Amino acid sequence: MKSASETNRLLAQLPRRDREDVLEHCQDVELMQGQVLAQPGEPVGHVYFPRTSSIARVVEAGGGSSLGVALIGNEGMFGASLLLGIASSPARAVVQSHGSALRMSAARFRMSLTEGSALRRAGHSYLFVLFDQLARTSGCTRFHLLEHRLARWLLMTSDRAGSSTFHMTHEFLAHTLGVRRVGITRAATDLQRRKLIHYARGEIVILDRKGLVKAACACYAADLASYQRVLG
Amino acid sequence: MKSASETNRLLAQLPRRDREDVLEHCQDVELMQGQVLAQPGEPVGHVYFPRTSSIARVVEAGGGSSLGVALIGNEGMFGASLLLGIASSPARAVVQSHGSALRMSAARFRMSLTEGSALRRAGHSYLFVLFDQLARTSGCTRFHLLEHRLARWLLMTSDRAGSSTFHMTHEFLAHTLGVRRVGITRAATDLQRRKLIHYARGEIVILDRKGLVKAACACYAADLASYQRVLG
DNA sequence: GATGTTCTGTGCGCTGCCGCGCAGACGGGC
DNA sequence: GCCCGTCTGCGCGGCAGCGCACAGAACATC
Repeated sequence: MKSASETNRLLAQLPRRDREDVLEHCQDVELMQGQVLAQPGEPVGHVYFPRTSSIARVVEAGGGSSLGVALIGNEGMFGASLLLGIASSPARAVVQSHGSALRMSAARFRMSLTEGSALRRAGHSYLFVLFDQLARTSGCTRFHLLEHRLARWLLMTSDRAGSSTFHMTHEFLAHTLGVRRVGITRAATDLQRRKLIHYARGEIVILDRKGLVKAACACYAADLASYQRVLG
Repeated sequence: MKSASETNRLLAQLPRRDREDVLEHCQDVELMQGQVLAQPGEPVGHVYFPRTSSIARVVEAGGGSSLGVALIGNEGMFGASLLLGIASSPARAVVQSHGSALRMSAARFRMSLTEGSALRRAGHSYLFVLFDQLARTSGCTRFHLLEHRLARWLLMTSDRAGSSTFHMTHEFLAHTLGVRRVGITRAATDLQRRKLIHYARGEIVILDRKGLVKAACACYAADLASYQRVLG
């Protein structure tokens, strides 16, 4: 039995029988940061239930610009669109922070989605949460200051990694927040100056979690509330 | 029998029996621009299948800012989140352009979603398309010039209204594109100068559809392709 | 035709972020 | 110990869109 912090919470919610049925067909894999799990339009070969890793959905907008629109960790799964009967991924899926995940073939996953199954119900609920997060992130990206968005994203990553320390360079963050690397440097420097975080060569440490929550936009809290309401 | 341009295409795709079963429980209603069909968090009382109207999903981001993240017209439906078993709306739903729609109670809609029903399959596919549109719009809002975004939105509205003429003030557009009214004035003036559109006191006419498509970002074409791939 | 409302258009200073170029700091490999 | 690749930091001009204030134009009402 894995410790609580290393469990996928979506699976943990399932009744024992359903959960064991899923686990039986999963392999434990290690995901590396930057690894691309799916490309837009291509068929999804596997679904993933992250444990300590996290996966970002990233859209491209031409001219080398990209933007992370959702972050998937131990609270959810990648490949939920299979629940809608569609095998292709709507966006690119990039491993955001390395760690472990449970992997299952798409075909096997579909077989587990029998009518009325707990997995299907949970998956549907999670899809709703994702939907909500996507919409919120749209507004967040449009209106909120980079520093607030950065704080939000760091908190989200930390929550999903189950740790206040993780590895992530400015360059990498810039791609998922849709800004220049220097923009991240600026914002991160400020957060560091205020003793909310510490980082050096990609190692990020959250020093003052509460302070960071205050520095983040309300979207962070809204995400948590949305998850809690539907899946808590 | 209504003319093709006044039919909801999602319903039109259903096998005859399924479609008639749905139509039997629908009322024909007229939606007025600006009308709010759902508030975030509140339970959804009815689902809508637009015919000549369109409905925008709008998120608020504090400080009076708002942003339209998806547009629903005769190609889809409002209330699709009921397919995920959740009765509440993730965002605000505002009638974007007036026109007719078919309305059905949420309770009745749920009853029609029997296992394996064509309505459910179509709904799931449409949810996927919406998902895709949401993600794309995020990137579009972040990176593309207002003028391109405006062109895209006008085309989307025109397609859903089934007409090259519709009513929409700068102020209203500003709210859904997440910019100042004056920003729309500027962009619209330019499109008009290039003889792509004409407008006066809220009456918008698309003069050169092909030219407007060129003036829009690739997101417009991508939306069409996405719909075609899944539901065409 | 006088009045109030709605809609559209213009000017001006401001700011958050961009693009680019460059430089310093750290660390691993040989 | 040295080199080279990675990561972080800074300066400068530029630009899209913002906030504000104001003005003209069309329409509705009476």
